[in-house]
Amino acid sequence: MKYLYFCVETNYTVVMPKVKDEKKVTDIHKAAMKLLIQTGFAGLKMADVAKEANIATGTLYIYYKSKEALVNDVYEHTRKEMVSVLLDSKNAVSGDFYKTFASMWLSYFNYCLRYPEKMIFVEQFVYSGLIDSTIIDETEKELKPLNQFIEFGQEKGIFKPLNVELLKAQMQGAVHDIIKVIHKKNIELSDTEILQCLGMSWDAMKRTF
Amino acid sequence: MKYLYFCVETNYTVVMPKVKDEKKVTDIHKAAMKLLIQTGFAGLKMADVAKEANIATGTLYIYYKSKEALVNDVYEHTRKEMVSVLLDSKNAVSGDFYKTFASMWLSYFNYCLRYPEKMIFVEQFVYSGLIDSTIIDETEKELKPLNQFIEFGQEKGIFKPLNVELLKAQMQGAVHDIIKVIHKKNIELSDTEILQCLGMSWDAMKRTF
Amino acid sequence: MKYLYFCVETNYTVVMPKVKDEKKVTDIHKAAMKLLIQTGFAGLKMADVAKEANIATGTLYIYYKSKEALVNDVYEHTRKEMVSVLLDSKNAVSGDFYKTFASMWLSYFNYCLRYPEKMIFVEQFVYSGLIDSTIIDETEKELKPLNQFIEFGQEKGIFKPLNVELLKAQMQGAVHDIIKVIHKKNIELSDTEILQCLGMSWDAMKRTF
Amino acid sequence: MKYLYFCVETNYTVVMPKVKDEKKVTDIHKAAMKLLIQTGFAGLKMADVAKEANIATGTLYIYYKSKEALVNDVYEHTRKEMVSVLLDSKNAVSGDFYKTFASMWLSYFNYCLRYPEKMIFVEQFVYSGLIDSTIIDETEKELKPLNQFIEFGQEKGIFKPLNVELLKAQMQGAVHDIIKVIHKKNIELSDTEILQCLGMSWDAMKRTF
DNA sequence: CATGAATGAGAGTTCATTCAT
DNA sequence: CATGAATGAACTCTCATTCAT
Repeated sequence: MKYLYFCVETNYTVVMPKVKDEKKVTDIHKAAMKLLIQTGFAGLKMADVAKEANIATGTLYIYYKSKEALVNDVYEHTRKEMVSVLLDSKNAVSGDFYKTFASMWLSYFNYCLRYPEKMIFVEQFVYSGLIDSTIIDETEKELKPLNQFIEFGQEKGIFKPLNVELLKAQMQGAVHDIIKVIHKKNIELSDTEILQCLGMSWDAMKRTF
Repeated sequence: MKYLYFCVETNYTVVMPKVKDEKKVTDIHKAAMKLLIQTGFAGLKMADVAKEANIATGTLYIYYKSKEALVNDVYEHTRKEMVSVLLDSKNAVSGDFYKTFASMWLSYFNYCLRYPEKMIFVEQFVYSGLIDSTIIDETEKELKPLNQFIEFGQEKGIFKPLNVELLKAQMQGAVHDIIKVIHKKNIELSDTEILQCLGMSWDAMKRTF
Repeated sequence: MKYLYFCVETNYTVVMPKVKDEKKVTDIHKAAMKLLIQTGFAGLKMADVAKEANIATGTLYIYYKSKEALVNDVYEHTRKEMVSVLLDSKNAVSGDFYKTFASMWLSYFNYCLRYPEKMIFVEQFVYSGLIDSTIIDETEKELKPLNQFIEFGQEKGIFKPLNVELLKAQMQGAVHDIIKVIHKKNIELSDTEILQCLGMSWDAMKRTF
Repeated sequence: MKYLYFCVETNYTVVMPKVKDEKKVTDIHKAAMKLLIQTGFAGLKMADVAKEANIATGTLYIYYKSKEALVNDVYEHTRKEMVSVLLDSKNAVSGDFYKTFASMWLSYFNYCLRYPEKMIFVEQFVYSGLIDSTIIDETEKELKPLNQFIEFGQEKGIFKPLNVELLKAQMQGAVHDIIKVIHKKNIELSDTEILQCLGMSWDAMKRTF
């Protein structure tokens, strides 16, 4: 292993043409995200992204063919992360529907609590007019397991028999706005309060008629 | 002398100098809103706003000293409208807490359903970094009656005993995302379905423990 | 007299078409001059001139067909004033060449001391590229008596036998820069010092070879 | 390893990134000066400067952050040149006060004769309202040797015992206006005439009382 | 691959001038 | 004549993108 690593290192540095630097991509992502939050789409300048990522402006265009492509990629990357958090297999508690729901909800809630910028960014971007339509379709596809889970709940008579999209929106919208208000007003949530928020989502979705 | 004065006065009144046109403000608002929805903040061009409002670019700057001022004013105006819809006195059904809640919720929901652009615009703008901080404080103040209503519900043991901000966020966030999904996927809601959405909000907030 | 004044007043206000208001011209001149000094040509805005003169922008264009025409007129007016100060018949002391020179020099110096803005304005305007060429010729013509005076001094062997334009420039240039330095550094000149400045000009022009 | 490092280093040095071009600064200066003379401050357009300097408008803003900064720098540069001409050590003729004065005066006069545009530009700019106040102070400081020279002449009883600023103004003002009249009227000066002008300045300053 | 100076189309804004009132 | 809102050409400045090094 050590030997191989060394070989690669030598190759990389001296002899072979340098391949696209994966670390740079990460740096650019971080930089772009940070500035996107601070300034919004309107204010994002490629020169600033480059400076924040400690590279030259020209270098940005080696990795992304345009500003739009860059922002789309940051979006795509962040969105994927959020989906994977939501659908993490660790959340699945076999045989216990409520526990699975709760685990999923808490995963998502805690992720948003920790990275509110990412959540806000993703939410805003959807309506920014900059998004690539193919990405929307993909999101749809990837979120199918969530739909199936909710439909399962409906079949079992646990969830309200409504259009699944409405149920999803109810859940996600509530989470998003709660995170936003927490973020905006610097509210500190105790574990109990988080569970109460979970309670609200559960009650909202639970069949009562 | 008096007579002469009167004549002059009359003349003066008839030949009145051109006055700033109130209709123009409305036209500009409409134009700006329309384009804001289509293009987002990044793409809003003053020249386009002017063209859409059928005035010259220079005229815009008679009414607003900058692009930022214009967008802020459109925001301010729209936000005020939304608050007034929510707190419309017609919604108050004396002696019936649920009916009052339902009426308020439906007013707001229907307004958002009818003008989803306005809702999306207001939501986005809060996190655009272009907003004037004084406006935020004012919103806070104007929404106090809503807080008092929710607190009243909590005192009566109807609503969950949580931080009021969390309850508000739960309700508004759900509404917003439901509207967004309806808008995005061109879903048609029947009256029954709207009432079911109201049901979700009510259940979410209703005390269950 | 009183009667006439009254008639005019009545006419003016009510019946007859208003003639161009002479006072307005003065107000505009004053306003334009004041701003010209403060901001230079680059910064002079017609709207500001109007505001300073307490009239509407449109009114300016009743009195002057363009910005250039206005500035030219202000220049023309001021220049005429300066020439008349220099060639005031009161300065002529018959039979005494030095006294006449001294009187002329002091008139001009004191005028510039009192209205440094006017002096600076006139000086700058000559090289602003905005000046009407006909005005230059006229200045030339009006200053002929000064030329004749200097030529007379040369014929009498009092002044140096140089190109008259050089002698004039020597005298005026010195006065202008002395005034400017006084103005810029807030220097207070005693009567003695003023006479010493006069002495410098006299010595410069006096034949010494 | 060392060898490889050396190779890389060499590569790096050969493929140097583009560096800010010193020649461009000169080109911009020349262009700006030329247009400044032709059009005055009012008419100077950045687009024209760029065209005249054979660069893109945007490039101007790499070198200067604003139009004002550009004009200030041109002024600063020209002013420095004028001061260095005046105080050129070659002018100092040890032990001969008159020769030193004459040499200095002629240097300055000939410089102004050759570059009347620069002289006019500097003179105008001082009263343009665009000048940076720090630059004025610096001029003051740099001209101290001239003050000391004049004061020396006063102590020796050669120059009139007047405020130094007045003497300086007398000398410079006369030079400036003589140059201006020569320029304006296309007068050709013989060497003799130049010396006669020098004579006027000397006589003006020489003690006679 | 990396750099960052150079580019120039295009954005926001100004302001001399006009014209309906 | 007087007004000042309206106009739009023209200006300054920005910034995504390119390209010589």
